[in-house]
Amino acid sequence: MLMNFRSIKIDKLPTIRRLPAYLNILRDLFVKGEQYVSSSYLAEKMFVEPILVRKDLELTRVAGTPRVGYSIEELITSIEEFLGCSDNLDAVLVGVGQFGASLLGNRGLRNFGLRVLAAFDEDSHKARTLAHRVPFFEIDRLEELLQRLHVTIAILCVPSEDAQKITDILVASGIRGIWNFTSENLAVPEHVVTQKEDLASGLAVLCAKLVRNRPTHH
Amino acid sequence: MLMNFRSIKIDKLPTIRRLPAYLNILRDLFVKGEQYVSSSYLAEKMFVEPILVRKDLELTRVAGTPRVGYSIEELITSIEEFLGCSDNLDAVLVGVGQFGASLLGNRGLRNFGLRVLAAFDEDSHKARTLAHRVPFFEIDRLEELLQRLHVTIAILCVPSEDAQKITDILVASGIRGIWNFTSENLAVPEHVVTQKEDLASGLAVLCAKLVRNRPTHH
DNA sequence: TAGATTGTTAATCGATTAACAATC
DNA sequence: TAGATTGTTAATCGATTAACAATC
Repeated sequence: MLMNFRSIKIDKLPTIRRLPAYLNILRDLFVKGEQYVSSSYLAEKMFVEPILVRKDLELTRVAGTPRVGYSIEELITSIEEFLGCSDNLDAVLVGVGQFGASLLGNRGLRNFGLRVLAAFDEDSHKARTLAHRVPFFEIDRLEELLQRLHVTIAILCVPSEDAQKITDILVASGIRGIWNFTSENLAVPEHVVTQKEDLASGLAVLCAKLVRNRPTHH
Repeated sequence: MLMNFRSIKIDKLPTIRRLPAYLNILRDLFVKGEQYVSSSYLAEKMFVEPILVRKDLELTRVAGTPRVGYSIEELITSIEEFLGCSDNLDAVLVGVGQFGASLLGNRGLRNFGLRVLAAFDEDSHKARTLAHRVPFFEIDRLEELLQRLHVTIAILCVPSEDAQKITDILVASGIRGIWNFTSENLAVPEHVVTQKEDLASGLAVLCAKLVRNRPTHH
């Protein structure tokens, strides 16, 4: 029943990936009482070129003022809106292993507006959600409770073997987006999107940088 | 003393990011006793086009055979070698919060060859490393022990406020690569590389896909 | 006014995709 | 031989960078 579709193409993906980092910096400045920021300041913080910052900020449609910079408040609002921070970031967590549980306490994600309304796993992992005050349920009740919760996003942190089985349940229960921390490539119908995170790919990049940065290497 | 440098440019970064996923698939096939694999098979598993797979595999320098495909064993060996899986993946973990601790049990990373030789934090977090049998030390001893361990990689999972301070210690102790899970952009000298992971950027991409995949949206 | 910073337009660079010849 | 699959070469696409005019 479920088919594989090529994942949808997103325009300006690299820019979108950088937006949360801009948001962090901008919020810091806002808290400090700053009103305007230049592309060169943001560039220095982000370790990129100012022109790239200006191109990125184009996406927010906020117009800067020559000699002054960009309004920090406008940028924050616009980025938050663009990313949908405030709305639609209600999620459930499926799979409360040590990794899954750690997401519940992640400051970066909370700052971004992610709210985990419920966590599901076998009962033995219940304790892990207590500290974060997230309601815990047996995984058997996933389908039943999803019907009631009106949640769009599921964070998938189950063992890889169970990933597709749980995905099928999530899809059947009306989930629209799956944030996939398993090492499986999930098959989902067209109206559902997935985003796979792969820690090993980051490690691969680190290794590549290490090799290419060795003093003996050129 | 420490300066900011533009992060070094890595050739074929997207390909390098995909290599760990290829490796997973190839190892599965190897365990099943398969000997050859076609680009179209890998493409289907990876949700990409076969031509992209062939281009990616060019990097391994493994030659395929028309009508037959690529030798699975050769590909595995070559990718492992390319990524430096077997060697140089000894690391220390600094910051044993729930997230940091969860990395100790991550199967994907262990499959990739990452070995955490020691973990550092305040004593209250000692318990978290026990289950994973990783030696735990007070963070005061970081500098002293790094001199002895001959480790190239540090995994940084401390609170963002402490990130730069700990980084300076790591750099002074001879660390060559820092895998940065904090939300700080670290300043390091030229002979040290960093790789920053940002969970929020993955969530931003998921949100973008959700918005662009809404039935009402076009 | 002079000078700093934005924003536009064009150039470059690199990744992906396409077409098809080579090969087993 | 016929046909499937690799590998090469070229085309396309998109992201980054550069140059500089516009603007406050």
